[in-house]
Amino acid sequence: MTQIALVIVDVPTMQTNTPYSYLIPTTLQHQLQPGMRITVPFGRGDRRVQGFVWAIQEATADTQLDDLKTIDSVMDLTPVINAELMSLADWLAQTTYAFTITCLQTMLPNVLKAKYEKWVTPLPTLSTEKRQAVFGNQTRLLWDDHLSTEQLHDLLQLSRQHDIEISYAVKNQARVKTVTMVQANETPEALATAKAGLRKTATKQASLLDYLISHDAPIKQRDLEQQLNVSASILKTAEQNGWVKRTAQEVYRDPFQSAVIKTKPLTLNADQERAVSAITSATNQQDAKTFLLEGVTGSGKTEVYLQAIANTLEHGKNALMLVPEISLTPQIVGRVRGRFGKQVAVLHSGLSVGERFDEWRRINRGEARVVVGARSAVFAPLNNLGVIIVDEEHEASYKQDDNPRYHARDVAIWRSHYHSCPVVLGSATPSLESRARAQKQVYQLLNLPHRVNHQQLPDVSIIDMTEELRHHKESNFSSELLSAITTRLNRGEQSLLMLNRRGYSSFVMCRDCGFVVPCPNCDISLTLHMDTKTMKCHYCGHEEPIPRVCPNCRGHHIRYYGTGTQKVEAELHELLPDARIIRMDVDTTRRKGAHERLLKQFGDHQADILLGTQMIAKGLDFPDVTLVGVLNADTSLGLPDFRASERTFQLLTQVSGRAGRADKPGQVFIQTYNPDHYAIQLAKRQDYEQFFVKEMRLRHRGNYPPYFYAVKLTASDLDERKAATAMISIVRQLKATLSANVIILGPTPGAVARINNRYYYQLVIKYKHEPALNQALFTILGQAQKQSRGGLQIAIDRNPMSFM
DNA sequence: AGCACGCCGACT
DNA sequence: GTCGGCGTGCTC
Repeated sequence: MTQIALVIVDVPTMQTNTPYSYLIPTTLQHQLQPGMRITVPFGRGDRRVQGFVWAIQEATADTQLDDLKTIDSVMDLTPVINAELMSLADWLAQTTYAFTITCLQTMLPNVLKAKYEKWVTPLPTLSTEKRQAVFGNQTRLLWDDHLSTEQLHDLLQLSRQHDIEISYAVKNQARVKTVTMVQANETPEALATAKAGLRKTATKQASLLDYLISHDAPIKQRDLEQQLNVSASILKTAEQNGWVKRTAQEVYRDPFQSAVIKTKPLTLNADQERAVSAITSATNQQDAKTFLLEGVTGSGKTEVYLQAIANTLEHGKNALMLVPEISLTPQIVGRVRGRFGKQVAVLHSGLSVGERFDEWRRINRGEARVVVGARSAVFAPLNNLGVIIVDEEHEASYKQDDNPRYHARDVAIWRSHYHSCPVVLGSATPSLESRARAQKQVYQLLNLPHRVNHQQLPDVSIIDMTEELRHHKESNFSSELLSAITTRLNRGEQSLLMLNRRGYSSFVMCRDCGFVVPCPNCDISLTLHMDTKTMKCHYCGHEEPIPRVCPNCRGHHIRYYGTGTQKVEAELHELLPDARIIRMDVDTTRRKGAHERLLKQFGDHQADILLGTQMIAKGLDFPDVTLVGVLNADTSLGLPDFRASERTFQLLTQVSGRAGRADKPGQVFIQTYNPDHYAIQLAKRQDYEQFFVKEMRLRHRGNYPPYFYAVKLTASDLDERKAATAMISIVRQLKATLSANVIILGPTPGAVARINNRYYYQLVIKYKHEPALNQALFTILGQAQKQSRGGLQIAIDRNPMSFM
């Protein structure tokens, strides 16, 4: 019986987005399983590419065996993709218009993605002189970017003359960390004899032999060296003498720096009780229900999650908990680990690639039963799931913004159906989509309307900055907010100040002619960075010095505009010289662990004020924070996007919840130029339900989600006309295929029309029911593939987070 | 993506 | 007459 493997190859194109058949060599007959990574020869040159075994079949009578190539090698001892993830990859590819191989790669830790190396080897026909010139004394040459144009030219010529061979190698990047273990390799008697034969001065060897005679269990070489105060060379000699055996033992890299304190379940209030029992009964009845847990800030959602997870574990099942990247603070992870200890694995971007790989392997081997992680953790290879939790389900970061453009919430729901287990979507301010589904009974709504311990909601005041501007000079701080901060300083309490930077940045403008320094590669102005004293582009990373003289009119009146955290910090220093301030933004948190360190400093009262961007709004819990100030509530309101109000409401509600969580009452000040806007007024009252009603009415009127579905198409090209014409012809094509009920917005130039010298055009398709759309989009993708030689790229984003 | 094939212009 | 440009089709 000849076996055939169906293989998904690592060639991300439309035409190769299908399994290829390969013969399985006899040496691999009993070893190969679906889900393993392999290398296969592919294409005319038989270059080696990585592939995933998709299925193994018996050859049938009409299989053209002669046309098949043979698998080259296996890269894994056990499958890295199980049956569930395979069908999930299929579904993802279908719903996000991505290639199956791209989906597989996003589901796995990065180290499992192949790296390719191109090697040049001489063939016998190559003359000795040329061989010396090209290779020197090397037997082969690595083909990389370091080759000069002349070398490249020579190599291509030699290749054409068949004097050299160019081959590809797949490099497995996955490295398992090991420690060296040492163990006695002979009987105590034999070792005693060896000891007797030593010279009198060989004290180190004698002490080693003494140890070996009395201990036969393996010990870490490092520990043994320390314990006996011997060097590695002594052990090496001992190994050569046959006294000891050294073996490499696999270990996990431990991403947890600190030990945790074991915690006990808290007593639930009636609302929490109801929520927990609804979830646990779904788990126990294997009901793939979606719950929407709507609870005001401080209502104890996390405790509900933890007890739902505890129930799952008691029933022998496993649990997955998703948290937005930004709130994956030690606080949250600590709470989960505090309850479930070593069974918890964590997956987030703060881990090194090695740590991430090891956490993933612990999960894949069934050694971790609870996974806490950010977006991509939704693919954690947990078996037998009993509950899936998506905390802060409204967070935009759950949507990936490159291929595959999936939403972790959708994947979580898919997996819940696969495992017949419930999903809990939790939020104080649910997305309109989810809340609307709860309204239609698609999801079951669970409400936590009360804060635990009967804490009051903070007292929120709205400060009209237009008024403020009339009376005072231009400042980021109203007199009310400033005096409130001063009061906290005097009382030894802490303040949280948030600068809403969405859609906002500081720039440099010439006062004489209005010139703003643009990025040479993108159609956007450069952002000022005072820490490096440079101008940077947020899109392509271009960096240049701050001009002294206006490049346009040679004038000297260059001024800074806009508000950045650095500028606010400087102003705050001036107004309150004694206040100790910690600034948290992308610049101060870029380095690994910086985020945690700053939060810890603030928690330890090393500062009075935490000043930051959105990242301070989520999931922080500092008992001595009694004041929250939002410096500019409107910047996110002004964005030309249908979700602008929703985002603003969510952000304000969330940040307000940070005030006064313990026994001390909290106060919140929201500075705005739109004091009457409903998003701001309702955030003041923390009235989500009213906001939902109001916003739904507006969405209905504007034919926006959740009343309509949306797909966003983006075309980009180095040539602006090509991007535009491609879009125009796509619109024509869509109008011809789709029903008259669809609404097509655009094409319009992208919000930033040019990024990295590529021009962007986009269009949004809004529809309610459009059976022909899916096929039409795949057709468009197929056509785009043909044009991609010219540099045209088409991106399809289903259910986009924004229309911008 | 990468490679071969094939059809056109500019060189020894 | 050939070398080499890149447009096109195909990869088990």
